[in-house]
Amino acid sequence: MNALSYALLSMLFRKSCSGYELMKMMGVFWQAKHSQIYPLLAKLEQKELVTYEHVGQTGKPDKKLYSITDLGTAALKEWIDHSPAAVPVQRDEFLIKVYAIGLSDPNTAIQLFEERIAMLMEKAAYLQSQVSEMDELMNGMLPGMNDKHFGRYLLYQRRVLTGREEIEWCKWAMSLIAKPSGQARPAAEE
Amino acid sequence: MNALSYALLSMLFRKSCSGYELMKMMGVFWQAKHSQIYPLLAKLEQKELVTYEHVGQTGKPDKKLYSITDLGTAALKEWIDHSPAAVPVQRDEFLIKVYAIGLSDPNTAIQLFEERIAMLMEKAAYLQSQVSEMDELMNGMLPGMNDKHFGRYLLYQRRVLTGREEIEWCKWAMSLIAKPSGQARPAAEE
DNA sequence: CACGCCATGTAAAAAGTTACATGATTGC
DNA sequence: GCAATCATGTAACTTTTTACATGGCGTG
Repeated sequence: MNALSYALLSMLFRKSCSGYELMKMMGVFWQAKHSQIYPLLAKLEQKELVTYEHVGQTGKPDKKLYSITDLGTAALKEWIDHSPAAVPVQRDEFLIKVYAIGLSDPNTAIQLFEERIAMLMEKAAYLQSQVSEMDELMNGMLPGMNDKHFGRYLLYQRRVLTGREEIEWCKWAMSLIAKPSGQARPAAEE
Repeated sequence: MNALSYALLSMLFRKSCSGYELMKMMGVFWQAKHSQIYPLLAKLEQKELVTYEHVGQTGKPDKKLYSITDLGTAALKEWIDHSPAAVPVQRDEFLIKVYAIGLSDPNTAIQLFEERIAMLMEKAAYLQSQVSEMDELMNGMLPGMNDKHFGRYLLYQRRVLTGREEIEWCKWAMSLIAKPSGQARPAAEE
């Protein structure tokens, strides 16, 4: 049972989904490919942590609607409460480029950061639409822990925050690239 | 040539290092194991992107000091300036747990966040020591793009920022867990 | 008519982790 | 004496990515 297995169980705990839908939703965590998700779902089904039923659709291909079982829910809870947290991995090629940005000329460097900002803004727009959707469902109330949407709400809020913060950092970096070096550093805040 | 190859070149661009040293430094990006780094360095050497010389040491085992070649530097610059950015991957088991936090009782949930904060604070202390070291080297000046430490400075500042922000988010999440649900949401800022 | 979305799957290759291996030195 | 740090490597295994495969429906 690896992290991806628990990610699938975690999403199925909120609602029953097809493999395709789970693949799309995985974006909240990291982007797994369908070629990894479909075989894993089959394995989880063998272990009776999930079940599925065929759902016929008109105008679309049929799908398998997966649901978490009681056994699956118990396994998920056990993992959440009692397994030690693995070290998070952030594989980001952009940061490698930043580390050796001295190799580029200022114009190319600025362009790199501008493309990053564009990417972040696109993501932010999607996230905002998701958060707005949740807001509507809850009409003006902050969700509490008993709320079905609580975990998802926390996660999306976090993504919005980190996105905003990275845009600010990009702008700061760009200001340093544009300005001549050796400026006096302002006194540290706080 | 994968991302890890460029990460190694990027670090060697700043200064010549042993494989062991590169493994330690990889923490700025993500934590790669030595079993992956040593064979990769051998491959990069075959491609003549890096060279090494044996350095004898007293009281410590001998080491191979790797340096980037002109060919390596050219390859790195080409990649930075012209290769499209791959989608960043953030594999974080903690976030999976947060998504399904509704399964836990409030006390266990609070504990999960408290452990996360402890981990982040430990990281922050290390980062702060690194930033302080850089600050001393530059005594009171902000680095400019021509500076050898520039990229590294940008990255460490970013890590400090994201760490702080995540601690704030954890505290916010914990406050929602502790409070009864269904509170009126304050008006959005900005 | 080509492309993208929905929907599922398998096979091969690449990347990453864990375990096996060695060995001196320093601190508790 | 035992564990940690420095230092390098290989082998087995797991995880992830890329490519191969199929097929209807809607949009420009």
